[in-house]
Amino acid sequence: MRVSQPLSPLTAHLGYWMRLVSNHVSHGFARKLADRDVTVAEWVVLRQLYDEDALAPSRLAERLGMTRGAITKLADRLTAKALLMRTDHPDDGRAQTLALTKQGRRLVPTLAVLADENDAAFFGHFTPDERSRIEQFLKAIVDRHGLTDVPVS
Amino acid sequence: MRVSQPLSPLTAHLGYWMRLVSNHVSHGFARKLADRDVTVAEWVVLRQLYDEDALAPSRLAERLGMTRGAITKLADRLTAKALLMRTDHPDDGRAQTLALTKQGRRLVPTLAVLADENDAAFFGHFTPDERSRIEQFLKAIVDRHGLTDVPVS
DNA sequence: CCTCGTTTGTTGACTAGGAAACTAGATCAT
DNA sequence: ATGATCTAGTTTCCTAGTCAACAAACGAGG
Repeated sequence: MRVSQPLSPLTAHLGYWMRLVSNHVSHGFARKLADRDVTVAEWVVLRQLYDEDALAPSRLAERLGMTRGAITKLADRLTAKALLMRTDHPDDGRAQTLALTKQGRRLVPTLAVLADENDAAFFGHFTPDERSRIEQFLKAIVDRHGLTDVPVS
Repeated sequence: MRVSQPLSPLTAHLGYWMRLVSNHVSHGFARKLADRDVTVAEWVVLRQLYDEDALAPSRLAERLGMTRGAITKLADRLTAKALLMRTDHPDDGRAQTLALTKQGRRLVPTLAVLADENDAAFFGHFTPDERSRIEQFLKAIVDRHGLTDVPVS
């Protein structure tokens, strides 16, 4: 005879609901980006370089919480699409610097529209007050745990 | 001369903060599970079968929003670890049914403790009132978009 | 100098999943 | 009965990451 004690259900955890919603927000965005042949990780890199203008791969890796190996491959893909350029550092023979191409720079604003739309689709029905409360909750966790990387997946 | 209009920052989106927090909650949990040689997806399957007792792979796939191919491989891994058993359906030659082994069943409660701890680590500092408000927000989105799958990644 | 340790980016082996083709078995319509 | 269609699970190929080993270049101490 087996008696299994009942456990608190998966749904008892806030993490469960967060992950559920977050996954759908991300996948929704990923689907929109896919029309433009861009992944979420690629979008984050593009958006980052739009502001930064030029950045070393290793800095980018820290920023996004990814390995340098992943950045190498990401950069490969983006240069293959002619959205990004590698330049060797003039003084340091090891280092490179990544920057958007003209096309890359031109693409970012249109993708930003998709990002705005996606966020609105999921959070737009909340009042501004509710939205800022949610943001407070989330930022409280971010602060408390010292989370700094830009989420990519 | 290039004039690039400033865009709303990544951080303007609630989706950004959700993904940041959610990723860390998941990865935190994944790290705890890794000590027991279990992945998050495996945990979800184990937990699901703990309640269900037996389930067809295809039902599981629907439940978790994964492909049947992924379930095949997941089940392979779990049977290799002797946590799960496949049984052929007596009447239907195509069908199987998945169930936990004794060891699998024994493992789930200890993993459930990890899940509880992880959730507490990230959300425990909120008051019960705040927590239920967060849950309301999240469930509102879930309802509005009809999200039903158990999030795995 | 020159050597030792460090940093930079790349590579190869591996993992977990998706998409779609595939096999085998069931069901259904004649 | 039997051919067509559908369903269940598997397999193959692909993608996008990690991890760890690596080569090249730098920098600091003797």
